[in-house]
Amino acid sequence: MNAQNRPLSKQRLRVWLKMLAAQRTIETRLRERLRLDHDSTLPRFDVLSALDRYRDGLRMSDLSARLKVSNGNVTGIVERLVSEALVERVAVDGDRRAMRVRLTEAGIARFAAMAADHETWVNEMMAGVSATELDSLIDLLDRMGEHSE
Amino acid sequence: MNAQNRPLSKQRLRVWLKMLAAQRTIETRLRERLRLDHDSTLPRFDVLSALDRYRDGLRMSDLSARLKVSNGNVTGIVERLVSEALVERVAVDGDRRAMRVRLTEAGIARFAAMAADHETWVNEMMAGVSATELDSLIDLLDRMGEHSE
DNA sequence: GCTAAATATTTTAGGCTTGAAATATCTTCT
DNA sequence: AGAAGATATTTCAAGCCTAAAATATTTAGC
Repeated sequence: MNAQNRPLSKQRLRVWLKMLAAQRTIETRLRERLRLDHDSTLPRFDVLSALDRYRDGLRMSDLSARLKVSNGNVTGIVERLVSEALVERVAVDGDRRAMRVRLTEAGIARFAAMAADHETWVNEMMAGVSATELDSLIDLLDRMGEHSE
Repeated sequence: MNAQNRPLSKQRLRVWLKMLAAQRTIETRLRERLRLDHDSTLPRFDVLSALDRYRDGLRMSDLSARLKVSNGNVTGIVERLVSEALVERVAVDGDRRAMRVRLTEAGIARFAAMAADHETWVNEMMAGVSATELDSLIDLLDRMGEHSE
């Protein structure tokens, strides 16, 4: 690491820490509202959200890949969602190892209500960011973490 | 929410989801390297990092405020760091409720090694982001989550 | 000085998360 | 067909995390 490079390196570190802080602030708020207004949690919302996009259902492994969390983790969250009757497990024919998980009717309705509020909350917290900034952010975020091999 | 506003709202949501994804990718990588190379974890690193900036130590409540995590959470992490002899608890005189936590000599050395690697890793993963972009990002992140009251 | 409210911290119960080991099933190769 | 390896999922142990209750101490108001 040369002298030229050092300030840039510190700057990147600073951005990373600020991202972390901003994220934590927003997540804390979302978690709280989800708990109070919908008696639910962020991880459950994330699973419901993925399943809402794929109404035919997803396999456990697809879910964990899509959410970037471990397999065992998804098992636990889905278990709770099943006990709340928001999702159901369906056998995959031709492969008795696999399980497809999909929203129930109740799950679809429940998610719709949560998603509407969620969008409002996120929107409020990002009110200070302009459309132009959003565009460049999208671009930038795609490049970030690229070299995490 | 009017028609004018709707695409912007969706765009904000999209940015939020992308931030989440980028963050998760980077954190996964940092967590893994910290575990393999330093036999430690991200939360412990965060606590050590805060204490490194305040060599006289911080109170438990200062720590949890600074890291934006709950009090009980900090109690547990500090407990493990104490058992690893990286930090120590000191009585605060004039207030027998409070505890000051600070790095030990071992903790200072250990953190220095971790921090150097950590900076390198973050730098690698953000290699694709220019200095100009970093500047505007800092500015933007300060505004984000502002309205989370 | 006493009491009530506030503050600092820990404890507790429950949920989230990971990495690794265990199970069950499928595929491939001989 | 049978064995070996790959794949899908669950289980497990340990740590992280939160909100709420409990404990201990300090401060403020009478």
